[in-house]
Amino acid sequence: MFSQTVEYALRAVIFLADRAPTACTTDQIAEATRVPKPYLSKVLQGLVKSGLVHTQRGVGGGVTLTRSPGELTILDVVNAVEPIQRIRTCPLGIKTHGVNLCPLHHRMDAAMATVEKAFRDSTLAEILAEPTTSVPLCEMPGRPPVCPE
Amino acid sequence: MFSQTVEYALRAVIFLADRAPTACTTDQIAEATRVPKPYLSKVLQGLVKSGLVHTQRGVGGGVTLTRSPGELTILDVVNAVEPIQRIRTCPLGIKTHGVNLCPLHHRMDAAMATVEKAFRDSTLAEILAEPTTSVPLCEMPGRPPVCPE
DNA sequence: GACAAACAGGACCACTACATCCTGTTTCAG
DNA sequence: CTGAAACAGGATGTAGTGGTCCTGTTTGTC
Repeated sequence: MFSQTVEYALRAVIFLADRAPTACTTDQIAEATRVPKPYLSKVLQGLVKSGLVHTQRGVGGGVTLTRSPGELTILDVVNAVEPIQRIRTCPLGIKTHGVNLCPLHHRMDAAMATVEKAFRDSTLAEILAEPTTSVPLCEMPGRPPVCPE
Repeated sequence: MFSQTVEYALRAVIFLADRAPTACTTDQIAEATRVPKPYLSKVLQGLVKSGLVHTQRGVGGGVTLTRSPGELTILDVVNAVEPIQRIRTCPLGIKTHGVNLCPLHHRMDAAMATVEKAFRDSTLAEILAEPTTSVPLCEMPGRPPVCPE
């Protein structure tokens, strides 16, 4: 339901949030998040264009968030990469007067609305702060290399 | 967030539910739902393989639902075409012991779970029966040709 | 200034989604 | 049996996504 690119972008941003405000290189992010380096580079370029991250070339450079993890939500990231498409007019192309969708599309849009809301209510800071239940979580960095295999 | 094919399948199935138990030809469905005929044909073939609809060749043939509209949910249709992918193991490929996802993926999966639930709770019959608020709804057939333009 | 670190960006490739077209095959009516 | 109605299925085309590679360009250090 979400594209691979969205998944990659989220991993990268979470990693950056954990390291913030230290800059990280693409190589570091790629290794930690297990995203293919060359493609991650493209994804990050997209995030730069969207203004979510800032990059600095040259020795000692790297990628940093432009906002604090507490001010960045999952939705911000998702929308930067592949905006959640709400259904605002009838997809059949019929003149639905205004916002009135048929019951089918109304339900579909409602579903997307709940996703949108859930994502808007999750900041990166919250995700990192979550009392990570039991098991070692997904190689969330910060805690030194967990989960060898 | 949902593919075009899912959208097409839903339109077709809603149309069939409205006409049930009468068989409809691909041409009829295509015209009413505004889906390109040749592609709709492929989509319907998929629904046949999934067992959601039945087709009959020859004069007087066409497409019919295999279950009653009250026993068919949006989720059935979506899953037949492009199954909702729940996140069951860590996408990073790390050995997450059992079902324990990191906070990020837990949230993403929760979002998909709400969509899944919303879709499972909507039968085609409910959609057709909905007291269609105000404006003429999206060319929902049954009521003769609405929405000229 | 030279060099290495690091991102930028274009070219390219494989695969899938969406879409069309054409040729079967089944089935009913006359 | 003939013919038209209707679905089945393969071949093909196009665009977008995921992914790689190579060549810049920027920048800090010595």
